[in-house]
Amino acid sequence: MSGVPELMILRLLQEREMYGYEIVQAIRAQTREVVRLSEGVVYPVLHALEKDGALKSQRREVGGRSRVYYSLTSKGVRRLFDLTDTWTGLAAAIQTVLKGGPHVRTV
Amino acid sequence: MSGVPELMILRLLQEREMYGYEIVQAIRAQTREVVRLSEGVVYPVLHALEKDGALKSQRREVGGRSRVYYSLTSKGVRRLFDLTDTWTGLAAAIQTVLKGGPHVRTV
DNA sequence: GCATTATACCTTGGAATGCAAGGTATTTGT
DNA sequence: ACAAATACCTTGCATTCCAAGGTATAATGC
Repeated sequence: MSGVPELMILRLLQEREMYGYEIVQAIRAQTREVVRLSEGVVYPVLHALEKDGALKSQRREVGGRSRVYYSLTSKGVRRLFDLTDTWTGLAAAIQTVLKGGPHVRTV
Repeated sequence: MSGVPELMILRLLQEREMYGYEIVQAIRAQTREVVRLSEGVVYPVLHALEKDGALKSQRREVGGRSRVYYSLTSKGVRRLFDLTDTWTGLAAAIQTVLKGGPHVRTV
C-alpha cells in the first residue's frame, strides 16, 4: 500500500547515482534512524526497479571495491513523480482523519 | 509497515462507537475517496483488534438492521497513541528525504 | 600476524498486509 | 417484482517487507 522503500530509493537516486549499500546508510542517516531499511529490502527493490526499466545499473571498481551504481531512467523519473503524488495525497488524507473534528461533507 | 487501516479505524472509534459498514463509508467520505478501504480489509482488522483486546463489540438491532458496534478499550487507546506516534515520525522522516537538499549530519 | 569490523554484494523463507472476489441475508426504493 | 443499498462475513492470492543467512574483500585493532 505504501511503497515507502521504493519511493525513498527513487528520490535518493534522483539527486545522484548511488550503490545499494550506500543507499541503506543514507536512508538511516537522513531519517535519523527512524527508517532502517535492511539490505534484504533495498537490493530486491533495486533489482525489481531495474527489471522494470526504471533504473539502469553499472558495475564499477572504486578503491578496490566492486560496486553497482544505479541511476534513474526517464521511466524512473515518472515513477518517482507518481509515487510522490500518491504519498502526498495519502499523508494529507490520513492527517485529516487524525485531526478529526467536523466531518467532511460532500456538499 | 504502515498499518494505516488499523490507525484510521482506531482513530474513528475514539470519537464514537461505530459498526463495520459505517467505518468503510466514513473513511471514504472523510478522505474524499483518497482512501477506499474495502470491507475485506476492515472486517478482518476489527476482528483482529477485538481478539487482541483493543476493541470490544456489541451486537445491536437498529431499525430492523443487525449491527456490530465497536468501541475502544483502554488497550485500544494506548495502541492508538502508539500508532499515531509511529505514523507521525514516519511521515516526518519521509518528508525530510523527499525535500532532500543538504544531508543530515550526525554531529 | 591475526582477528574483528566494515564494506559490498546477494538470496531464501516466512510473516504480515491488503485486497478483490465471492457469499449470505435483510430492507428500502422504484 | 426487481434493483440497490445495508450489513455481515470468508477465502485465496499478491505484494511487501524483513530477518536471517551466505560470499568475498579491505581496513582496522591488538
